[in-house]
Amino acid sequence: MRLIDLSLSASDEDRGAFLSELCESLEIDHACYALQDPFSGNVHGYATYPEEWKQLYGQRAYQHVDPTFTKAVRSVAPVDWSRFTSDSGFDTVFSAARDFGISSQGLSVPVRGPFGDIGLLTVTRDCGEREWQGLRRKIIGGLQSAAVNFHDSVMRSNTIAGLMRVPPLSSRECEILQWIAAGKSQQDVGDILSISPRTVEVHLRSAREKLGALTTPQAVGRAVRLALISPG
Amino acid sequence: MRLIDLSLSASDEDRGAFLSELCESLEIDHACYALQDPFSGNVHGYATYPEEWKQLYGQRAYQHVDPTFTKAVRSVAPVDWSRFTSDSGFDTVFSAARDFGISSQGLSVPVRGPFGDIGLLTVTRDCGEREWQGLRRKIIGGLQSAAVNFHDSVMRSNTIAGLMRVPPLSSRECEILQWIAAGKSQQDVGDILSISPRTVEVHLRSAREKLGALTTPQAVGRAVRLALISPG
DNA sequence: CGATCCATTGGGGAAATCCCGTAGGGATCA
DNA sequence: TGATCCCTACGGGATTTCCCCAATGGATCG
Repeated sequence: MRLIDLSLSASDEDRGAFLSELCESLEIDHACYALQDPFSGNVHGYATYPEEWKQLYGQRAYQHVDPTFTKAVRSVAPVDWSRFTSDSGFDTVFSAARDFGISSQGLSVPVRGPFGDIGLLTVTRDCGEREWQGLRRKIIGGLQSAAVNFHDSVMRSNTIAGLMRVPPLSSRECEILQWIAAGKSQQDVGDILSISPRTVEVHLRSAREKLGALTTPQAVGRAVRLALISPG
Repeated sequence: MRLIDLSLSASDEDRGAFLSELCESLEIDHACYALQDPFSGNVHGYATYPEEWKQLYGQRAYQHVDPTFTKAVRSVAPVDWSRFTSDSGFDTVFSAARDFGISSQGLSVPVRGPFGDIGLLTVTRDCGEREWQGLRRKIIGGLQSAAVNFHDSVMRSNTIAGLMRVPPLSSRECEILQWIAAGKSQQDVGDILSISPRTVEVHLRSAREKLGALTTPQAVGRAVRLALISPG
């Protein structure tokens, strides 16, 4: 069981190669990493799957029904796909996946970052159930480490940083947004900070603009998601 | 941000025992788990540290300066404490910790859940630097797994569930709150869902009440944090 | 030393939200 | 079969937010 240090190299090609090496060293068929960024909600990913399967997956928008994605992003611990055998979406996706030689036996490892970013490292292996149990136990620690390092590497990279850039709110804007998120009115915030409610409104407006929000509720939602503030 | 010793509650004795077993099986001196809940900001924890050290830590509110806590909760990957050698807070805390036989050589493993909950599993070991490097490499996978499972267990437990309970919004309330968080006005939402804007307002009101929010922005913030909705 | 950004305050008016009610139909459950 | 909750809808009025405008002092930066 070998682990490659990603902190040394961090380009996109290296990441694809890393997944391939992960498959070899951990004796698995396929590995896939998906990142759901909290700002756009888009999903970016790398996978060792056949190109045709990747395209089909995207065309049919399977990420909306695939429980190895939708359920796993809600989990804390790694999720074995055996949990999804009674899931209709699972059947839909993996009856199609079987045509591409992709097993319905796998594991999804979620990783969360401080900005609401969620990474998902999934691996599959076609083998007997008993063998799978043993393999899973053997590699789960390494998979956890690999998932965390991979996600960390992706989040530090420039390509993703551009997509998930956190708007630089001024300290005052942050402060006021924080109070608004705590359920205070603009008038209240003015009293709390000993400034005019007009000033509060101005800061709130510029915060909305910087966050690309049309309304204050939307701005609060985005700021919470981006970990700029925490709701009271 | 208060410190709460969870091991005092009788129902959680097995968790303290788990940490002790972790120490033995992974050949480490001490293990500590801390949970920062996103609502109160309070810190709940278990530790194998001497009782006197736990008390002193709480009395002096070290959780505000201790970089093994403050820095690690911002990290994705596990953090080796060697990174903190030039940190003033680190010196403050660990010059005091040394009196209790606690090494300044350790590792902090952060874990995040879908509700903004952050768990931190930290371990220490007093030994030579080379030996530490080897040990760390050997146990880091197991530590990751242990941290995730421990955090998952804590979050599922009743003691914490009471503190972080998720209010059951109706599907309609969720739907409307989702649109509001996407920057739509009540009028817009009424048009989108083909219902009266008055009805939208009613749902929004009951959503606020269920979330214990005084204003709509606060309700959106909380709903986002609770992963009931995702901001547009 | 200008340029730029930030924090601050203000007015006027349009728009939206919020709070106080009421009320019927449908689903679920003890 | 009542009880309870959800979804739907409406009104009036008070409150709040939002958007247009303009202005001053301070800090920072090239």
